[in-house]
Amino acid sequence: MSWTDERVETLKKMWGEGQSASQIAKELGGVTRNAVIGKVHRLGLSNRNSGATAAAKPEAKAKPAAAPKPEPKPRPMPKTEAARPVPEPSTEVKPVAHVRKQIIPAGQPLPPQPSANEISPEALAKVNEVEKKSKKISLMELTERTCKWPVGDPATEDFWFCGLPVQAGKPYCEAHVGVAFQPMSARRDRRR
DNA sequence: CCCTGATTCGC
DNA sequence: GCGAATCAGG
Repeated sequence: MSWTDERVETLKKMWGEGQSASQIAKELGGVTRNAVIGKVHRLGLSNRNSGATAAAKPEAKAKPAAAPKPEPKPRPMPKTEAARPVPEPSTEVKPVAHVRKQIIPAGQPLPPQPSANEISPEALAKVNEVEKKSKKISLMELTERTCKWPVGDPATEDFWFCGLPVQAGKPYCEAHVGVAFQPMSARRDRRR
């Protein structure tokens, strides 16, 4: 498969929507997420925002080209044909001032309103569901990547751990994380 | 282990 | 230009 116009457009679109590289790759087909990421970079639309986790750590190895300059930041010049004295209006992109741009794809109706936050009914409902399909694992079966959310009464046979796969570093699965970490406003006025 | 994106480098 | 391999992180 090659990067046809259409495919590139799909890529741009999806990437712009915040889709992950793997999702895009799956959608396109015939390419891996690596290919997608590579293409994204070559297209120059890598950073979606400022909050990228890892975006700059050029050293540590495999790059002996240690420039004494702390800031080798060659901004891509818009190739102007002639030396036309056309002043660029405001193409300056200062590394400062970064307003968070919240992209809300049309298909995602979830505005997280952190107002009077109770535990969202959503989350609770989700937990209910999850408990249905939980793996019901025992204590000994708990691993680093199994949800450690206890279900039932420990004093009875009716007790197990969720056991669903956790996402990242968290002790619980996605659903249980939702209720495990209470907004703290909810538990606040729950005093006795 | 699952996932994410970033980077490198042979092709 | 491409993308697998690798790296770095959650």
